[in-house]
Order: sequence, then C-alpha cells, then structure tokens
Amino acid sequence: MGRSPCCEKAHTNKGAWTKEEDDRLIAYIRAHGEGCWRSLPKAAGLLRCGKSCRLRWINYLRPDLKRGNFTEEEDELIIKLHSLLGNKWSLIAGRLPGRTDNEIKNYWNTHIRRKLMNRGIDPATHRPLNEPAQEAITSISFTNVKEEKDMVNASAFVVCKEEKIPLEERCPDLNLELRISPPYQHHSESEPLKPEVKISPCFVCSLGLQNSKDCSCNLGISNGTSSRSDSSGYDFLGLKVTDTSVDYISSEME
DNA sequence: AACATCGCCAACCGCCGTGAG
DNA sequence: CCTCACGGCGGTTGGCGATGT
Repeated sequence: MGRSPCCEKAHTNKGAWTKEEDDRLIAYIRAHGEGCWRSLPKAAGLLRCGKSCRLRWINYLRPDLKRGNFTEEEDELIIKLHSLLGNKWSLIAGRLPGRTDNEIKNYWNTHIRRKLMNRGIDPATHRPLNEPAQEAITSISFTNVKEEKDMVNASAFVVCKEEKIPLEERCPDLNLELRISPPYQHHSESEPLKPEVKISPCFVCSLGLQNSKDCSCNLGISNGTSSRSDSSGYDFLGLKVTDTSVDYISSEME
C-alpha cells in the first residue's frame, strides 16, 4: 500500500495559479508565517494541495527571490558546484542567494547543459565529450558520523573524502584541485598544529571567486596567506566548519 | 495565415528522511 | 521499536509563447 494522498485531489485546483490565489497565499503567510502546509490551504481559503502552496511560495512568491537573468558569475558558480555536488539542486541553490533549486535546475537543463556541450564538455561528468569513458575521476562521499568519541561538541558532522587521481587525467577546464572537505591539516601527537599556521581560503575563494561578496575570508588565493577571522572555524558550503567537524546545528539555527 | 516544432519554466509526482506519538 | 504524517527533494510533465516552414 502506498502512502495516502497529501490532500483531497477531487477538491483541489491544479495547474497555473491565478492572481487571486497568489494574493490569498501571500496574505495568509504574511499574517501567519510559513509552516503547516497541510492545513494552510483550508485556512487561507485556497482549493490547493498544501504541497502546491509550498512550492508556489518557495519558487515564485517569496519576497527575497532575485528573479531575472543569471549573471556570468552565477553561471560559473553553478557549473563548479555541479561538478562537485552533482544534481543536488537544493545544495547548489543554497550557495546562490535569491535563487531556488527549481530555478537552477531549469536553468541548468535549458542553458548550462548546452553551454557545456558547446565547450566540448559532458555536462553529466564535466569531462571532455570525446574522451573515452573511464572510471569517475573523483568520488566525494558524505558520511554522517554519530557518536564519535572525539566529537564532544557536535552531534553530527560530515566526513568528506576525495580520492586522488593523477593530474594529467583531470579535465583541463575545471579546477579539480577544488576540495569540499575541510582542508587537510597535519596533527602530530607530539606537535599539535598551531592556530596561526592554519592556512585555508574560504569556499568561495576555492571556487576562484576571490572578489565575490560572498567571500568570508577576505583573501585572494593568489595572496597565499590567510587570516581567518574566527580561529574556531570557517565557512564551508554554508556550514560552520571547525578543525574536525561541520557544525550543522549552528547553520540550522540561522 | 496556418500549422509544426522548439524551448522555457511553472507545476506536479512520487520517493525519502525525519520526528512525533 | 514501529507507524504515520509531514516537509523537502529531484525528476518529469504540460502549457504556452517564440520561431521556423
């Protein structure tokens, strides 16, 4: 048996939203805030499925949406993020303020795929189109680890692993030196790493966008030195990263 | 002008993860 | 534990305007 439907389909509208429906939804959310999408349609006087209301709000009506054409910088950021994350549109959208996962997904499928094809790059693998199929060059795994002995302050954290491959096998068009794991730091039993030698650019700089307003380290890669504003951690994919962990909790609280 | 095809994108569908009971 | 409701996500569809024939 499948799950029961999320709403009474027989009594719900489908298809394009009308101006009146939009107005009702906006007015209701302004008055009561987001949440409890299941009961929202009835409370707001809408003949819509709760999911449909949520989607309409998130993808179209939310006041903080950017709308309009993607910039060249956004294009390149999407491409690089996609090469790292794959079709994780919500994660990619998280790095593009004012853009939704649906918008980025559509934009990818209609514009960026073609753009990469024109460059001779396979949009699925980010490798040259004429290159024979090979093993994936880089595999990145995210592993939720819980109850790790040493992780006193984190209830959950992410371990990212990047498998190394010879440089000459990498796609020349992409900077695969990018890493989404917390930068490797040597920890010697006898000689713990001193805070002042922890050198690492923020994620935006790692993507080659040193001049971006999203840069959190105020550092260009070329400059080669780092002055972390907060020695207890730094920004990684929108998450607070400490020496050994990604702080999910603080990001969720924001 | 009429019809066919293409491209875009809003919206839907179904699955999955999570948390409450 | 187990079940179930809910929110969230990614893949897909369908309507509609633009463009080509």
